[in-house]
Amino acid sequence: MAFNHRIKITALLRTAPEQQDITVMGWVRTFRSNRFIALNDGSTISNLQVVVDFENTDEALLRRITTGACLRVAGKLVASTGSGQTVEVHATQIDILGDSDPEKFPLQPKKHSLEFLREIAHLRPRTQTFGAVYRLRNTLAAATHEFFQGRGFVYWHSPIITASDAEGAGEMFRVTTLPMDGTAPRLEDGSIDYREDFFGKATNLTVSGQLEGELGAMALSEIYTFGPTFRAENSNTARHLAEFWMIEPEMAFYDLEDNMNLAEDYIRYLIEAAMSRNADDLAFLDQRLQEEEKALPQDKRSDMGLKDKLQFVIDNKFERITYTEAIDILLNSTPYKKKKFQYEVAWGIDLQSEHERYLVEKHFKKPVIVTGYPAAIKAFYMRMNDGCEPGRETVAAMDILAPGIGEIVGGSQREERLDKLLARMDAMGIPAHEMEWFLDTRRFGACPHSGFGLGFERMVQFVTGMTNIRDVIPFARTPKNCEF
RNA sequence: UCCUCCUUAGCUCAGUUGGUUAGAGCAUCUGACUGUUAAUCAGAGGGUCGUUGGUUCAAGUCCAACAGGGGGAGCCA
Repeated sequence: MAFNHRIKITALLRTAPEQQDITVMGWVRTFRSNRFIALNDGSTISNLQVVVDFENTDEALLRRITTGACLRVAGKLVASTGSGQTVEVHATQIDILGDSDPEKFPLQPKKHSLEFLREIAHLRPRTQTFGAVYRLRNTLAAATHEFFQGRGFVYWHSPIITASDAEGAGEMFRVTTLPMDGTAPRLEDGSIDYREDFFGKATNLTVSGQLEGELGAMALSEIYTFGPTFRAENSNTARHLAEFWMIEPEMAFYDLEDNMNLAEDYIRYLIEAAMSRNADDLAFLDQRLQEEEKALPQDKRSDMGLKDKLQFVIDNKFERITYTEAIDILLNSTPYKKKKFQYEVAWGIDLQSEHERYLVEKHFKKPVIVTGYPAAIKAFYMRMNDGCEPGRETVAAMDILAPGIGEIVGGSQREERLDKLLARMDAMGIPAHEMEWFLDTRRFGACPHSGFGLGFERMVQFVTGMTNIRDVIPFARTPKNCEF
């Protein structure tokens, strides 16, 4: 007989109690008064209250009902006489599927710090906070596919291993089967002979699927990638991971404005999905944030709760400004005039975190799309804007900046004109001869096209309100940390 | 990688100008109680004060290096 004939707790809690016989399975959160088990199976943030007739239950069994233990409970679904829940299960049979030694199980029915839970990332999904975060992460992933599939985009698998080191998005992890003990084959000049390596050349983990994505768009019109990305940057911040997930749509026949419209619609779709499907998870995270903020001084608290913030993003168009306008706003800002900015503000600089935060969190107080960055600070594949005054060349780039997160989307219209692209690669020292396959898209049937990359974990951060990116991915990979 | 702060019981933290046996709450264990909601009440156990070295009659406390973590920055999504 099959083992899994249970009802999930999320379904059970929406069932009218009629003394019906049910079976549930899950993990014990607390066991109160020798009578009340709070049972959770991860299907919802809510626990099921299981009531034990302890006077007629073997004492040895009762002792094994401890925080963390896994149970199968058969019983009757009844209306609860207590005040914390509407239904409960009166147990007729309890089986311990897995014991949990209370002396050793690190999770207790109390508040734990996120830092501590990070060290036990293998167990933190069993907490309310991380259960909610991971269910929301799932909703955003599913909604991503729905959104693009609904618009006829093709899910495109760009490679994880790449021989291209011209992507220019950061330090890369080397992929090799050559020995690391100094016995690897070498060329006459002493350098490693990668012709002997697995792929016959030096290879790395991808830092972006974009260039291969463009190849797909040049045939299938609209594609998106959704996969892991790897960057070997020594970044130790609350918004960087060495392994993260990125969604990269790439569209033929889109100019920059089409691109922005798509990105904005996509983000709004994700937020609506989260709010309609995970309302109770968001309510819990909202309340959790409010309690956390009570400990902060008044001026550090946010003016909006989590759900209000998300609703606000749905209801209001993103602000769209050019880079030049952004610089003007910064030059006229109070912190600039009071010399509060650590970094210089002038046309041509890259916007620093403090500048982005001022624009998004102080000036506009909503997501902002900045377009038309100076060509000198942006990637080679971005389309040069026509008619720029000399020395002020800009590209058709767009970054979406979100409150509390920073850059959540980076995109552009791509340079489809071969001569301009080659000139740009030459100026930036990108070896064109290694990228003939990419340049072929400009040689054979080029067209205006655009795309962007959205950092999935940053999106999860924005929706959940989690302030550290290490808390929105099950197992974070960061410099000096590859546990689990 | 840089700046800054932190590291004391399983967890969260207190520990005075360096001074005798390092404390609390929660958790755990024992007992009581039993319609609880992080149950309650009484009692008990639990510490190489991150590591190494130094200063000192004396170091949890001062100094240095290292390790780990937080916050901020750079790089970026």
